[in-house]
Amino acid sequence: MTDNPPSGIGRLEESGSGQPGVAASGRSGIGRLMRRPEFLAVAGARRKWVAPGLILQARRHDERQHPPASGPAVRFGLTASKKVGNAVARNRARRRLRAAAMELLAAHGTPGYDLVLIARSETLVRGYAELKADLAAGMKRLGAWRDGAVSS
RNA sequence: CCAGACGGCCGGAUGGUCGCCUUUCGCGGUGCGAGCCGUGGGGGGAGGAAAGUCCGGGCUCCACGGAAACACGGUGCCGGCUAACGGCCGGCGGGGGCGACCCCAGGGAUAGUGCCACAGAAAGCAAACCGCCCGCUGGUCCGGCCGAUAAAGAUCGAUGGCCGGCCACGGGUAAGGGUGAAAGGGUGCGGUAAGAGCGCACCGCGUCUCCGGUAACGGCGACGGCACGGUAAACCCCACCGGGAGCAAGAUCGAAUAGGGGCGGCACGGCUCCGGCUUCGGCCGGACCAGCGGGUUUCCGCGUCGUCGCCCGGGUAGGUCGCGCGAGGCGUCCGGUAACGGGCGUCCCAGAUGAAUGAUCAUCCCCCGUGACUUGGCGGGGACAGAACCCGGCUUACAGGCUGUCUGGCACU
Repeated sequence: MTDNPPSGIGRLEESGSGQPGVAASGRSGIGRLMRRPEFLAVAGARRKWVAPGLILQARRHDERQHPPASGPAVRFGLTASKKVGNAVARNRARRRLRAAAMELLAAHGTPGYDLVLIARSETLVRGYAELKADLAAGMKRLGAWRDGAVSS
């Protein structure tokens, strides 16, 4: 649909270099991972952080994984398996993780990363502040943390 | 007031901050345009079970001559309601409860076949283990009495008679005992050798007439005389219902890549020969020579691949539709005991797809604990559970609460 002749396929080597390009790209939105291959790609990166409230997986964009050039800079996905509980419990865990992720990624998300948040049974009862702290620690550990909270 | 029976309803509330899905209306930018991007406002956004996926439908595709039949599956008192149902309502029959009320897989056992364990004499066609009764039957048996053989007494033995017992045999009986879930009706009186529907009364059962009821069924009466045991949730018979699969149904658009077909351009040797077709322009197939590539000659391969552009068709990822105006909600009136039906008014009210409907904070409400001792404080908790095409039911789960009708008690007037 959007593939116009001009840009065509010249594409995206640029994103490899990254950081300065962020401002250049102009798009700093937060996107969601929707498809199974995207989740598998993040899991395949083998960069994982386990916290009481959640498990965090991260993956940098690179040449082979080609997010749409015009797409959001940071993307995340949510997973809650049956170990968490019944459907009500899974939904609640997902929603809490999503709320925390939206809050932190807007301020501290490093462009060029895909993150996957996996719910645990502890996700349901952990305090919200602690949950955010778990996520922040994981992001720092995996290098997806950005300090200056200057979003446009 | 206490205890209980049956229904109906709710299923945390309010407010900040930050967000999501959908719909609609503006503004700005961009584009020829459909639209896209940004931004702002309004509307809507999980359940009574959304669950289990157990029935019944709508809808879609497949199959099929309308259909019928067999097999298989389901349902099963009667009447009504409903689009339909295994659902609901109202009755009937049976069982339970002082009662309100509750429970019931409730067609057919003279259509047929099978089965009835253990126990017991015997389990379906009648029979008889113990017992009771009768006997012009029998006994080397026991007791009593009489009389004789030998005159009296005693004892023993033989023989005969009478009575009784016991045993056997023959017959009568099914009252009683005993076994069992069930034993050929039950209770009472009469009757009898003992007994027995043998006779009688009542109950039960069966048949018939009449009456009430749409019907299931109920009632009165007469007759029969025990003949028809139970099990159909064993097969079976009868009546009725059912074509199959399911929104991952189905429809539609369709990228990249690979591949198929067609047209055109570029490129592309022959006054040669043979065969076929011809609209006589040529076209197709083959041979030969020339050519190109490899290679030292012989020789081998190519001889049209290619390339560019456009079009057609299949199909994958993916997108869109299906998809919410409906057996719809609410209110009211009318008919009906009710389920339900009808009229009028009014409303538009979730549509996600790694899946929106939320996160967080505060206050209040309700429980529990604690220290306190009657404001308040501190800590913890608030069920079952998340739409996935839709609708009608059933079943199962559920903290707490509100409310109506009725029943049985107690107290008071």
